[in-house]
Amino acid sequence: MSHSTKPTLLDYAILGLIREEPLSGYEIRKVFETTALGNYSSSPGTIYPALKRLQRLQLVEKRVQQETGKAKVEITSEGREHLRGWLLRPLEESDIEKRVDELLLRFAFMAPLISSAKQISFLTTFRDLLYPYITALKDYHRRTSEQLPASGRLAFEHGIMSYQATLEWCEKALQELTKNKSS
Amino acid sequence: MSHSTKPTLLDYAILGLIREEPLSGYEIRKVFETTALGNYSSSPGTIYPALKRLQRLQLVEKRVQQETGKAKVEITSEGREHLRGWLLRPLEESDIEKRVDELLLRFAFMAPLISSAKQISFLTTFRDLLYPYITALKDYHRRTSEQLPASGRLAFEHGIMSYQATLEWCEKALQELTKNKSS
DNA sequence: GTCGACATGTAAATTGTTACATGATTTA
DNA sequence: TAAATCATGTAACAATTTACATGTCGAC
Repeated sequence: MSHSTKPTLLDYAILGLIREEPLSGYEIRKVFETTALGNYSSSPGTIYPALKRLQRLQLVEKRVQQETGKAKVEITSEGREHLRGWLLRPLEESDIEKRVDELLLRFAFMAPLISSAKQISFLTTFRDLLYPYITALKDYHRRTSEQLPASGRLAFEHGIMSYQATLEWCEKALQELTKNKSS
Repeated sequence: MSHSTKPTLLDYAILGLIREEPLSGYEIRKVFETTALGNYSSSPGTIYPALKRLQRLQLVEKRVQQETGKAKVEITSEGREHLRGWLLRPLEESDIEKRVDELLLRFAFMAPLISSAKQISFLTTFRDLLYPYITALKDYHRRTSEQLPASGRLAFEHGIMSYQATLEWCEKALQELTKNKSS
């Protein structure tokens, strides 16, 4: 196969963004430049090839809007399905180690598409995977910190604290979601 | 220029690692596979080209150790200088937004090379840059959270909490360093 | 009428991933 | 002696960054 078949994280960010409403390439760039999605690149050399990729995968299509007469990128029904599948993909241990960013991006896009029960189960699994992972990190720290120079040890402790912050965020988000569910 | 002149983050991770003692390519891979530096790739297709790059930049060289008779990668004096320059590079605002990982890697390698006074000033600047950045994030949150779906808002709050954890880590690390300095 | 924002792209270079290839050495 | 580990690489491909190219449109 000469072409990739799997969207990148950036592709999903675009997909989740235009799910709400069709946007032009330029508008997508501006969103990535100015909003909370700003950790993704907004440069033309990133966005336009990504849009091509998504078109090739038939997850989006370019269509002239009847109201405005301007060409915008729309999500296809296949794109919607794919996005939904990505949002609902079961969590794995390896996601915790390497892809927390992806989990957060997935969660960010869940609200209008996924039931609040499923959002809660996502967070519950997230938390349940984080807990033993943090324990293992602390274990590793206990075993190896004596061999490390002070700054190395401290830097490692930053890693632990980051994961702990994510865990606390999970708990907090769970509280909010369960509260709103019962109200 | 056909070849890059600037080392990548991975290059610096290798440089900081072999500063202590020369290692073979394979040993470097194992360290990246099994230790706290494990967030960097350990695959041969990453490490060996990186070593080539570092050799081309004359920051490392391959030398047969007289004791063992085995070839290991050593840091050159130019490499030491370059590493030191990287560690001491002044912090910028853009580092906070996009390159916290790099700052942490830099700090991790400081202990044996950089005076504790300079480590403290690194952390102080880090903290002083984090503080207004977090304030700006909270401001942005206050202004825009009403327009976001619940999960989007929560995901953004994770970002804030992450930075806050980094800030708390700064304070904690500063306390430890200043305590040890006076003892 | 010119400056800045709107708008869409391409090209080159770089980096990293995955998979493959190859051979030596150690261990069960 | 067979399997695992040590050890070093290359090739194909994918993705991103930076820089360039080009043209429209509205405001001042």
